Amino acid sequence: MNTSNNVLTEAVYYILLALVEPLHGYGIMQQTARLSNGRLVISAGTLYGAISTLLEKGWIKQVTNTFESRRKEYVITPDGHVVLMAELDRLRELVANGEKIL
Amino acid sequence: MNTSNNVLTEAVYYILLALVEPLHGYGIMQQTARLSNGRLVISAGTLYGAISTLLEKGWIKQVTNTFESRRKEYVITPDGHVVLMAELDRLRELVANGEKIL
DNA sequence: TACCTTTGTATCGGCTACCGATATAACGGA
DNA sequence: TCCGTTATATCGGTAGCCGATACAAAGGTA
Repeated sequence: MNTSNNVLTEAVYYILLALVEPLHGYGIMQQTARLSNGRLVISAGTLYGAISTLLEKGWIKQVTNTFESRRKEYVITPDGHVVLMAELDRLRELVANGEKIL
Repeated sequence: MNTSNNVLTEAVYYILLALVEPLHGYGIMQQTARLSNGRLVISAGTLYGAISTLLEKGWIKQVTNTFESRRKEYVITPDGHVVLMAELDRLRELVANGEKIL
């Protein structure tokens, strides 16, 4: 499963976070930009590369959309959720250590 | 100066954090491992590569140590401090968004 | 109708960074 | 004498991000 011992990149973190609810690629880009107040705009190269990696790892899965459309929807898996929670813990550790020292 | 618009890697973040007080390379490794409760052990390749990059960027500088020794001590610069504070803000944003959604 | 912007997915090459392995060597203790 | 720790440094492999590029459908406007 390879859940622990993993540091997520910022892009992957936001992609997983966006996929807590089913969403398609382009929607992930917009959701990420919105959440980060426009700071992080995931490029297409990053996004679709990350999506295929995440599918291989089984952290997200494709949702079979009822209405045929250009869109491909994805959603986070239970494994992906575990990874995401572990990442949040890691980020909390970084913030705590930063606040302790600075 | 290239302070903003920068995402620090975990290794670089801990290196800068450790260099709030003067410290040498090997000491940074130990300090990082201690702060992260043994989770993050920066490898030698990462450490010395990052140190030379940080020197080039002017985010850290070498401290002229009084007593000749094998050790080379470094310390964070004002520029490095600005970068570090910006990174802490970014991490806080990630945690806040994670907690909002999860 | 014709044009433009937005939506939407996808690939490729270049660059950066982490890591493990490897090398070298001084120091201190058993 | 031997060995583990301290200490710095380089190299090759791998992974990920990004900008550029490509293609195309949908919607709005002149």
